Amino acid sequence: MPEKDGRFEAIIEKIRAKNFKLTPQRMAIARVLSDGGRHPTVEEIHEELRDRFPTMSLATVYRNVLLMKSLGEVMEIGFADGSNRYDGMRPHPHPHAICIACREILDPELSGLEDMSEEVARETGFEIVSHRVDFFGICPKCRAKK
Amino acid sequence: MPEKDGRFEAIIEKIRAKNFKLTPQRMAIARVLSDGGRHPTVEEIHEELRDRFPTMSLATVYRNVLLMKSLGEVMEIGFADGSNRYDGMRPHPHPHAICIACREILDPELSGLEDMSEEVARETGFEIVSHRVDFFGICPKCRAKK
DNA sequence: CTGCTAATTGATAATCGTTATCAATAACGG
DNA sequence: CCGTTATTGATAACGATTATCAATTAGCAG
Repeated sequence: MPEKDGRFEAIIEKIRAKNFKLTPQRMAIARVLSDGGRHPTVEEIHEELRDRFPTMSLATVYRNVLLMKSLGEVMEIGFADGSNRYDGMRPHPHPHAICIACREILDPELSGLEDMSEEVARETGFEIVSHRVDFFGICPKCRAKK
Repeated sequence: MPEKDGRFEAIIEKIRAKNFKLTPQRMAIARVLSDGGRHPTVEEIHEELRDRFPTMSLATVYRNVLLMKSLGEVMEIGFADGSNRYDGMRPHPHPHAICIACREILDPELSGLEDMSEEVARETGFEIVSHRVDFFGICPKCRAKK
């Protein structure tokens, strides 16, 4: 169960601090979400936990993802086609590289986003509070398949 | 009816070139979408044309937006909450500044996106084909209201 | 201008992801 | 161990979008 840094512990601690209860389902969902590098859908989380929680409802996954999102411990990566994905490893906005073939999502380290944000603020007069930066393309694996 | 450059004409020409028929509804939708600076929803387009086409179905708006999107003449700006918006003025990816209070969308001119795209390609090995860059914040008007 | 044919329209049902509802269950403090 | 209250599971409701289908109409040939 490879969670990096203490993301799982951080999520659990936040839940405890806000006096929400620690159910086995909730903890299992937190563990999947804190599992590094993944960006699972709600369906995938549900599927992944089916073995251990055969009766767990899809609604429970939705509810807990929403809870952790509202606690600021999970970030939603929403798409217009409804294929929303979730990230409990890095709950703050960061750029993505998304393969349009296999839907894999990487988190590249990118410089210059701060500058760009300031440039937008200067030009528009907006007070920027967040951003969403996605680059779409073909990953090396899918390019090899062509 | 302030359409800039020849966006309306370009959309109509593309439709004609692909042997789709030019119905009054289709042309009216193209005109709204080519109206500069706006980023209307399907509902807003439907509402806006209610006076001139009282019987026009919402399905017709959806169908024609989809058609123009597939012809590459209209760009979709999709959000996870389902509030999708459309832009017939600039059918190619470009950054947005989005007010989280009034939902206004501006199109700032931004430098450095090319470089950033190359940086992603270098770091991930992806072949980047498109992007989506949104900055969320509070516009000057809404900040004044606080 | 007239009539033909296939695309388009309008009305509405179906779909899909997500949220709400509610009775049954379980966490947690006493 | 008990009681209170949040949480769960099952399912209905919801909203945006898409599919369906009969009626209409654009575009074209004569």
